[in-house]
Amino acid sequence: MVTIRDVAREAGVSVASASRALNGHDSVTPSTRARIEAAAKQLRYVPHSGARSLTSRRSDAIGVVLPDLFGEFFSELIRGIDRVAFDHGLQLLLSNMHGSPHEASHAVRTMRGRVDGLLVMSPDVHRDGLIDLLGDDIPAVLLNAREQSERFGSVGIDNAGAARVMTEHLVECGYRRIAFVAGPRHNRDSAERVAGFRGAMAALTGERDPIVVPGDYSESSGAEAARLLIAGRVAVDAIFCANDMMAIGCAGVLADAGIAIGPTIGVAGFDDIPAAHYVEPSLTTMNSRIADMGAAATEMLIAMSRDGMPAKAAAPLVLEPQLMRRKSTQRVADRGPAPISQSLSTGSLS
Amino acid sequence: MVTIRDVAREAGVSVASASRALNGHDSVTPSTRARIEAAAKQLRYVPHSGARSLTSRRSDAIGVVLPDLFGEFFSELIRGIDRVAFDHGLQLLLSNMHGSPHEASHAVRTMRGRVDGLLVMSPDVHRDGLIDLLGDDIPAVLLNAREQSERFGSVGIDNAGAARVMTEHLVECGYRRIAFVAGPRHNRDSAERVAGFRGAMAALTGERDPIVVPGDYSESSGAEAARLLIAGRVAVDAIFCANDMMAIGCAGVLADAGIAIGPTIGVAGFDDIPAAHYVEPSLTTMNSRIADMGAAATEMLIAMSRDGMPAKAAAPLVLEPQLMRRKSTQRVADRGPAPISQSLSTGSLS
DNA sequence: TTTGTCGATGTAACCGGTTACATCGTCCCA
DNA sequence: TGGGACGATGTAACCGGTTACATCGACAAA
Repeated sequence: MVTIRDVAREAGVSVASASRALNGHDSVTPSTRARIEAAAKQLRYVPHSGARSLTSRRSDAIGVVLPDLFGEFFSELIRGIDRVAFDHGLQLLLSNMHGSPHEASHAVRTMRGRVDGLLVMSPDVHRDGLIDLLGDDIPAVLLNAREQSERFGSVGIDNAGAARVMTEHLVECGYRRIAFVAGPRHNRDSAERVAGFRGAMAALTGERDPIVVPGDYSESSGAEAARLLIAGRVAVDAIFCANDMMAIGCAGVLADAGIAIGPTIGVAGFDDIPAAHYVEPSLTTMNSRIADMGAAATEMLIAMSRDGMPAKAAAPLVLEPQLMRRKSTQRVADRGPAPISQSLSTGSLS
Repeated sequence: MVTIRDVAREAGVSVASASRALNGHDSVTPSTRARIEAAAKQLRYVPHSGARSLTSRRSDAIGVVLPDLFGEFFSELIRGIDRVAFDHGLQLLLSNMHGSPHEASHAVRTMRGRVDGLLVMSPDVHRDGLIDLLGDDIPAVLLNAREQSERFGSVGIDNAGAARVMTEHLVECGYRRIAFVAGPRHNRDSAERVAGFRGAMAALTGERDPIVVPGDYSESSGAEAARLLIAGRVAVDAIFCANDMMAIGCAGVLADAGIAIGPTIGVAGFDDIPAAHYVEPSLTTMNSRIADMGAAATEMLIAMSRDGMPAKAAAPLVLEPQLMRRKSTQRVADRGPAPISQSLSTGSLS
């Protein structure tokens, strides 16, 4: 392994000069700089970032701690984080806490000294004991955690507001008897969505106690909810699910039962995962702007560490999801795009 | 920032003893060990991993360099990598080279000293100049790159074999005039899939020059290919696309044209992205076992670094994708699952 | 009692960088 | 011509750990 001392020896200078030249300081003669750079290139010198971060107090990396790596949500989030981090020349150190508080604390511990800041998404920072672990010496931004601390930044989405928007949309479409399929019992996102739904129903239809069916965010629990409603002969004309996967499961069961999705029963989801586009009929849902959330959180983290320590958190940021109107809440079926060309039904194919 | 010296002072011992106690060495009296651990806990000591890696020559992290962070493929790959890395207590340092050789080399450089090994997925290691950058001092495994070097490990999937399997499936289903929609021109995966398809067609149907339509892996290019075939009144009874997104675009256009997918024209994809499940009709495709690939590559990397340096690469590993039979290649339409219960069509809903 | 052994603990060098401070040479001005 | 200023370069301390080696004390054997 070639070190900066090797480079200095090769170039016939001291390590200090080598360091200065390689870091672009200006108090180096052009000629010695050239000699040093030539030596570095010839020896294929690459600085050891661990050693560098020891003195410079910076690692140019940020840590990302996630509860799990569930597919599309995860990749969208990372995409947003990467967009900003990349622009600032930051590396991403990823950690999956697998939903376990113990793993979470392990993850945070092992990140000390290798990251300049932390992006943490934890279902429950308090319960997980993370709040103590995240010392004052490193800035942190919490994702999707309603947390009122000045020690941390916080970025989340307005679940209640978004649920209200969707409920308004359903009512506007003419649906009145709307049921909600909730997520896991202790999930805060789900609870907020339920609350937003309830509030909007009371305000818009006067219904103070709308039907709320339990679920767990899985496709099968959405299907189960639909079966439950069907078997119970519950009078509903729309089903609003706390996430898209449940909506897809729900719609599948309804379709199998011969119920027209849209005209007879409206179905809505939440998150706007890619599959929402592709199901038939396409699913009306709220776009959670996951990538934007990741990007905004990263911006906030960078701003915090720039302001010096102890970092003072910026005001919590709350993003508003966007309504994506699609076919699953269209009362009048439209026939989709007109045939592309006259040659379509010529039968020349096959 | 509390260091091990603070802990040592607090416990009234030397730094050496503190280090030994905290690392579980056995030459420490139970009582002093207890004192040290108490002091560490009280001071909330967390070791500085950068400093540690400087002497111990290990960072307990692996670097992952990807050409891009495209949605589902990416998250599947990471999931597989994480599974194995987590079991071995390794962190993941992620880098997106955004398809640029310059970024790629930057990524590899900044990873030196912070990772024990590298997982690199690069469209073309040679063109990108990565081959020189990946020194002998750090083990590396290349993903999906046909590379015959003993310096690196390599894990990929058998594109040609998988295309052959799919072609056989189509022929078995009774399709004869099969067209292929290719991926980007210089994409090796796509080229291998085309080759596998051609070989199988020659062997199974005697067709030496089957139709191959150009595409670029995007949904719209799949749609374009379908329009081309329709407009040209080309006689085909099945379309095999080099990836799922194109197959979905393709199927969309066919469906809009009133063509029954499955009975009239079979459609097949490649990759088995989640959406392949959800489109209607569901898409027959090859499951690329992306997560398995990530896991296998990580296993290989760990094995390489355990064997000591200079690492000798294990034999290249080639995974066989699996055929996923779904409705888009079913000649006889089946009606899906029977209605769930008798209450389905009672009309009590809505 | 002396000596040797062994286990617990301490001292200090080292990992590979960065940087405060010292040093040296040059040039300018009195 | 001498002294001060300044710019280029070198020396060495330091960042926070780990660990080889030294030291120390207790205990057993001679």
